[in-house]
Amino acid sequence: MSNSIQNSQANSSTQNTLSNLFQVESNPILRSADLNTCFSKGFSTSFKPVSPLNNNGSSIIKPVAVKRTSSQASTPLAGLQNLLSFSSLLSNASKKPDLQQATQDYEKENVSNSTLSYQLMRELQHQLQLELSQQSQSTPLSSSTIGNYMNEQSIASNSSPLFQFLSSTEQCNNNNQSLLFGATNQNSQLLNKNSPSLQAAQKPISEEQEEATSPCVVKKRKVQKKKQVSSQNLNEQKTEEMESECSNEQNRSQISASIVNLQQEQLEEVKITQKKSKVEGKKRQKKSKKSSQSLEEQLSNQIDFNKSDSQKESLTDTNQEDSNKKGDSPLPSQQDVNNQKESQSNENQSDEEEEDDEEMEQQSADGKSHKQQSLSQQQQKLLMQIGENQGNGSNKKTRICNCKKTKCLKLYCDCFAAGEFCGAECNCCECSNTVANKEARNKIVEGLLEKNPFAFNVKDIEIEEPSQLSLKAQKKLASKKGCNCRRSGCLKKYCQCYQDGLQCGEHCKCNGCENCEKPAKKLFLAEQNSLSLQSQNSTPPNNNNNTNSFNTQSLLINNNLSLSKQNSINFNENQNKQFQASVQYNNQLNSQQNTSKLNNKANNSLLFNHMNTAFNNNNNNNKNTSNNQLNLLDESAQQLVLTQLLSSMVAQQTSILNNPLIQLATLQASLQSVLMPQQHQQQTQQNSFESSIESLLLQAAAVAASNSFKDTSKQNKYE
DNA sequence: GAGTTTGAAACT
DNA sequence: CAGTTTCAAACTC
Repeated sequence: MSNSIQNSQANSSTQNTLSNLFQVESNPILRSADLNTCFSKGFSTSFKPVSPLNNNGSSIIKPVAVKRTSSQASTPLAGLQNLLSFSSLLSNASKKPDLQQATQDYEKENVSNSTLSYQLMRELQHQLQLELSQQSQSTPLSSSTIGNYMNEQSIASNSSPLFQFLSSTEQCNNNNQSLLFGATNQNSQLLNKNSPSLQAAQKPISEEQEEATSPCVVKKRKVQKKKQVSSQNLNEQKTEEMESECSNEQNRSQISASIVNLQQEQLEEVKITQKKSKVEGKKRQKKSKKSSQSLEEQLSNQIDFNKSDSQKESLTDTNQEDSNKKGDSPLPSQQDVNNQKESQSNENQSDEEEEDDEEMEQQSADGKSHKQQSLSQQQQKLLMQIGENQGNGSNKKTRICNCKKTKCLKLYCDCFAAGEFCGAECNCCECSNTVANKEARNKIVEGLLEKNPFAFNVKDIEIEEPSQLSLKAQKKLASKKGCNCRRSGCLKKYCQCYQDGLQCGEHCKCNGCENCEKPAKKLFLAEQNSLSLQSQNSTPPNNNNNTNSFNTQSLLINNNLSLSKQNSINFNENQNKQFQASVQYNNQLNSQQNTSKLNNKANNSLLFNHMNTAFNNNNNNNKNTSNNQLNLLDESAQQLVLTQLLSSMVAQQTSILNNPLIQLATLQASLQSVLMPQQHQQQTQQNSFESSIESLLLQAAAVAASNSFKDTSKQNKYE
């Protein structure tokens, strides 16, 4: 489809100006669910041009929901063609296009209601990729490579970093930053809220959700708050006994650490175990039956105990059990109870040992590898230990679920996921997570454990004070099961890492993560400061500086630029000059634009102006005023600007950090556009070697920069 | 308290 | 296995 679009008539005239002409008012990506709902309700999602907003000839397109009629264009391709025709309309207008008129004309053509689907949006993004890749004459990465990556990203993250970046770029020009500037998380939420298409899509859904008013839920919800309050009181009492539980945390961290190690070993063993999975499967079943039986006994005992006693009593017992089962010296007042339970746990241990012995015999008889034997033993022991923890957790019963549909037999249910039975405190409907339903429940548990042996594990180990854990333990816990947060910045309890009081780790795949010590924004500010200081003090750059990621980037680029431009100035000597030049230029632009209110972000806007100017120059082959503005910068100042460019990108879109291809492609395009707009045209065979060297150096610099930044940013999470 | 948002779990 | 849907908790108003 991208090919057909590429070859389309409209595209040929507008390809280079698409990004300049259009912005998307809000995060352009609609969830497919919303789209489906939209369509099912007889609406189409379209992108409607919204009339004019700036002097630069760019317009905003806005996602809207329109009533679908049979005569309207319904295919994505038709939608894009309509969009492109509008774009063409604008580009063919006079130097100062009357956007309002253009929009009206466009709407008269009845194309504003054309559908522009989610897929189409991706095509639009693809166009932007092509723009970029075509601007860079010596593209190190094939556009298809970038395109594939982009598509992958756009699907996964529901937004193309490049698209957002371009939008932000244009937005900076408009001095209208409130709309799109950094509209990744909070802003996009607000904008999405205001998106009519989303409203249209969401309303019908909410109307259909009437079950919340079912008497079962309503009654139980009323009771819920009271019980939550009481549990809070209980928690306060717990805090008095926290000291006695410190040992529990240590124990838990040990367990979780060993689980992590075990899991790593397991991953290595996957290939081997595939051959013997059948034999092992049978044994696991036997084992799991045994373990689940013993688990059941513990749990049911505890729950029965709970039900017979008041909450406060069960609470104190909980603590006693906790400290007891983990083999720590209990408080003197608890000794009696502990002794009894110690004997229980000892019995359990002896049972385990028996099981282990049996297992050993069976395995040796089957000729299994020794490592595998010990592994499954370990796993069983760990599962038992976890089971005990969960059992204790059930005693605490801090979890209160409100499940309506799952009968508390899926991992959606907090209680079930924690290996606990639901209690009287829960507000669930048709709960099957009960002692009475042991058998059915255990089958489900077994099934889940077979799919994922750690389905009930670390996630459900309560870390009372994770910050007290060693850094190593925190890392392991966080990396055990990384989060995939996209919108919450990992700063809300939606995020499992945050909920556990842990920093996000290397296993997390979150976007725009703020749950780490040096999130991108902070890092950027720090780097920006250090860069300014460097420039002002004319401090020679230190090539060996690996502690500061951004410095590393900048210096790499600067050094390579110096190398590539053989006649260029010594960067170190002229640093101060460069800085002053860039400041001068910034001031000029500031006065031209009367944008005093943007002082704080002036640097960024100006950098993006450079980017945009460069694009415009390349696209239009127009050596006009903007080109002259660019020439106000001497070469050295340009270098400084470019070094800052990368950091601006980092600050603008943290997602770009995770997207080195995008970073590289964009950077490369901008570098070439700004540095060599005329050189490229005059380039002969004689200097083609030079330029290829230059290009290679630039690539190397960008790759090294992005890699080093990536690595260091990961490291910084734990520093 | 109702409605919305979110991300994991479950499903296809 | 990737994409989509379902779900219940977390959150907002």
